[in-house]
Amino acid sequence: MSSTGNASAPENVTQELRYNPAEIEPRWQATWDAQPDLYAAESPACGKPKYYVLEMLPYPSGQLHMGHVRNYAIGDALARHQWMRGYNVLHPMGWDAFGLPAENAALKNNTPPREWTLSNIAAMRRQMARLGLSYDWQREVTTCLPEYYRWNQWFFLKLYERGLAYRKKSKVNWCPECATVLANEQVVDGCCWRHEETPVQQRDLEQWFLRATRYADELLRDLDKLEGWPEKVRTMQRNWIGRSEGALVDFEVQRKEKFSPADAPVTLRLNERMREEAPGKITVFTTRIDTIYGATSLQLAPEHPMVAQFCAADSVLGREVQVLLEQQKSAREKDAFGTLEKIGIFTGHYAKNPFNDELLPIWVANYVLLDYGTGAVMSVPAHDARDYEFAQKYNLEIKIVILPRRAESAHEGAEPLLPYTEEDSLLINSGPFDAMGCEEAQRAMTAYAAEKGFGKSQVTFRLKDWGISRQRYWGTPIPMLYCEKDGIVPVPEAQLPVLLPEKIDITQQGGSPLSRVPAFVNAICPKCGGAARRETDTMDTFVDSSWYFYRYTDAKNSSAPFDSAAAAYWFGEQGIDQYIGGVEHAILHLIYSRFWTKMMRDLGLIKNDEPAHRLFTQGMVIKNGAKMSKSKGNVVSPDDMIARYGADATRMYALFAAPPDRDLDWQEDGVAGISRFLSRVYRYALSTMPRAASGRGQALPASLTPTEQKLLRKLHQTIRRISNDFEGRWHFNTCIAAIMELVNDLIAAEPEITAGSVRDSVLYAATRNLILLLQPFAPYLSAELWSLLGETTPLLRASWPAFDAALAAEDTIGIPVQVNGKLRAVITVPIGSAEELLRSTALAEEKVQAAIAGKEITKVIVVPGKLVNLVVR
RNA sequence: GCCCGGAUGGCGGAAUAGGCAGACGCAGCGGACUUAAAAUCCGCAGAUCGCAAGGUCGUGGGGGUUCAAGUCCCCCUCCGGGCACCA
Repeated sequence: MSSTGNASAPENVTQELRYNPAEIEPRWQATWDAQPDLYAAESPACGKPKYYVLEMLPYPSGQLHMGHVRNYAIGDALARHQWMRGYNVLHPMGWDAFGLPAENAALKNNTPPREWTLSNIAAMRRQMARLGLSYDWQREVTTCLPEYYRWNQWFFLKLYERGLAYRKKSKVNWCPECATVLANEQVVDGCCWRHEETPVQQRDLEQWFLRATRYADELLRDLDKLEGWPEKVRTMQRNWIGRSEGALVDFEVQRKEKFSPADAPVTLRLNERMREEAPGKITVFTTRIDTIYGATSLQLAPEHPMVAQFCAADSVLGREVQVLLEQQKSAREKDAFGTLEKIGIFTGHYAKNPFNDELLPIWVANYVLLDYGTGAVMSVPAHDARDYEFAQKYNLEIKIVILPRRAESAHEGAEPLLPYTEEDSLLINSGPFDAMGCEEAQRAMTAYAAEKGFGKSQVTFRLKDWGISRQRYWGTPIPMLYCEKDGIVPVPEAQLPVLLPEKIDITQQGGSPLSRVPAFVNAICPKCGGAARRETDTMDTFVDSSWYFYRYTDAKNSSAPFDSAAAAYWFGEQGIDQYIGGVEHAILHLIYSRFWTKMMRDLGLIKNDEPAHRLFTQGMVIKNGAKMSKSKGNVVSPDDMIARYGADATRMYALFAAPPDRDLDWQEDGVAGISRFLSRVYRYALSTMPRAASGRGQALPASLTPTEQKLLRKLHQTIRRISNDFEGRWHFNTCIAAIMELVNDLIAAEPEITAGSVRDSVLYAATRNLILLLQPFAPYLSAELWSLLGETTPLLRASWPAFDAALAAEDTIGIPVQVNGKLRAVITVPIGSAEELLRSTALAEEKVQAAIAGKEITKVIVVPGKLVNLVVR
């Protein structure tokens, strides 16, 4: 120490010796914030292969939660890795900024929705920056701004032109809490998806629909192409689309006087007037036309038009049907529809089975759905579980028309246990179709029906058209006008956007808030120049999120939603390279996005058939075994974690605590553990830094000391593990564990390093590669160490470490030796030892000898490189 | 009811192609440093019997295949999720 007292301190005395993320992280964040191009995607001309990694855009609630942190930590690790692998990476972020919470906040705090939303966005953008996420903010998309939502309107006009958007009155799901309509997809267990306690009501309203069913077949078929999607999501979508092949068959309704009342199982109530009319026909949809000879009644949905016709002439029936409808309605609202007891009412009418001219009683049944198939079914009690239950209750005839194939039937010729529904069966009692197999009969009977003109084959879907009208303020105005003279008139493209008025009172309840803004409602008809009324409903916010990821490719375009060439570059043939988000969007967002992509392809905007080639659904973040929620009081705030442990430790823990596809239990002690690990890295790196830095530019020694060899071997084994995981299964938890092992080995070797048995060039290789491996998971600490190492290349542009198989190779291996399958010894042999050497070494082992003493060796299994097992008796 | 997941130490989890179960971390215990504590470092750590050497048992339960099973096959239990009268 200098005796002069005021001599200058050594250069690095201000260098903190303790890992202090609270100092390191904000310093680097400031550096990064000052470089707007840092994470910018390059132009297609850069010549690098492209990689589009996308995380689902959040709703700007104002607060990131741990689920977001996990989602973005996964995406960020991937993006950083791909950058280092030499890809031109597109990694954007945006805001799903329309929606009800902004309106509720406006009511509560008297803040305009736009202001509230934009300030939330600013807050969340700050949180994301603090986490060190590598987003290209120049491409930010905010869906509530006219620059974005005008293109929703533009798409709507294109859809309308093509007949893909239409208006109809329909029974809709109404959430009294939201005071708006919900799509089928937004009804969960009979309740609103946002208000899990609020039962959805049924209302009749005029609504705008998008013809998603036009793409039903393709949406289903292309699921097979999505091999990079979780099978679970594909299955959920398949079920949701619900394609089934079957046939339509017409049954003629007969005049009542053809039968004597005595034939009818229930008292006929038909009045005289009905006798004069020819009531027409009822078309049923069935997937089991092969069982049609077993039909013993027809069942109609209570809302079926024919039922109304019957009721018009029969007030008793009318009242009974009304009761049925009421029951159904209340059951549906309580989500008890599926468990409702089957109730039927005989209408007094009959219909003729066109295959055998049998007369079947027509019933109204509460288990028949109007909006699936034709709203009418033929009832085959013997071969359908529901029909069987119904027939038992009402004592209807049960006719068996299929039997198990003899060869496979345990009870030959015996009657099958009813209801018997197996398709691998043979027909009986079915006229000319007897002895056919079910599938053969289905083909033959459908062909016969078509030939005779009373039926045809038919494919039916469960998927419905997408109702997008919402009676809310904070959404995209639907660009339509209603004119007394010209009816429904689209807003001309040149007049877009239809701007959402800014100053509006949304405190009143009921109806669309926009309908109370005269300046908005009153418009001029573009056709006749007369007065017109504007549509006051806004679009479902799922419209916004159906195509936002295309906007990222050309986010500032003011003359089109995006440039086709830009989209073609980033989407390529197969779409987004990796999409990451929560499984809760498996149906809603992901099916709408697929529909929108196909629609845009048909508009000629894009070439790809699917939005995303690979999809990853991360697990939930839970705490104490339950999903984090305010009501449970188990919410962990990312801000708190960052304040206490830093962003690196917080994100790294989110990746370490569980494989990313599984649920993750948040334990704060675990974050502390990660923080301790980062401290160890920091301390190790600092203590060896001067020597590591001086090793730059030196070739590795031609011959390595044992310690050097050991360290380089571990290093390259780690590189291999982590590289493989990024390519494959994304088990970042084991990647991080591997880095911990490497660091443990490096620290354990410190005495030897200090003693000089590790040369600077080797230290340099170890430190440099350690930083590179750490970078996707802990960008702040990596940046700090990278700069301390004296590197000048931006870390993100440095190459991912190259794996060297020769350095990673072990020269000896421990081989377990078992006796009768039980481990008795582990022998150390040169790698690649032949079978004979393994056998003799194993037998020579003392412990093995003891275990086999006095016994006869009956078999010796030697698996080179794996184990030796001696079977003794 | 149907369709997917899942079940491994006190806890989170590892074991990628049937071959040493419990990597890595958390919590715990013992020790070092300290006047003391925190921090840090070193060590122990599935259960059980044993002073020890060592033995026995052990991946939700039961059966099976195999020299060898957390891993494959059959049956069952429990937990989570999705769908649910879709004709």
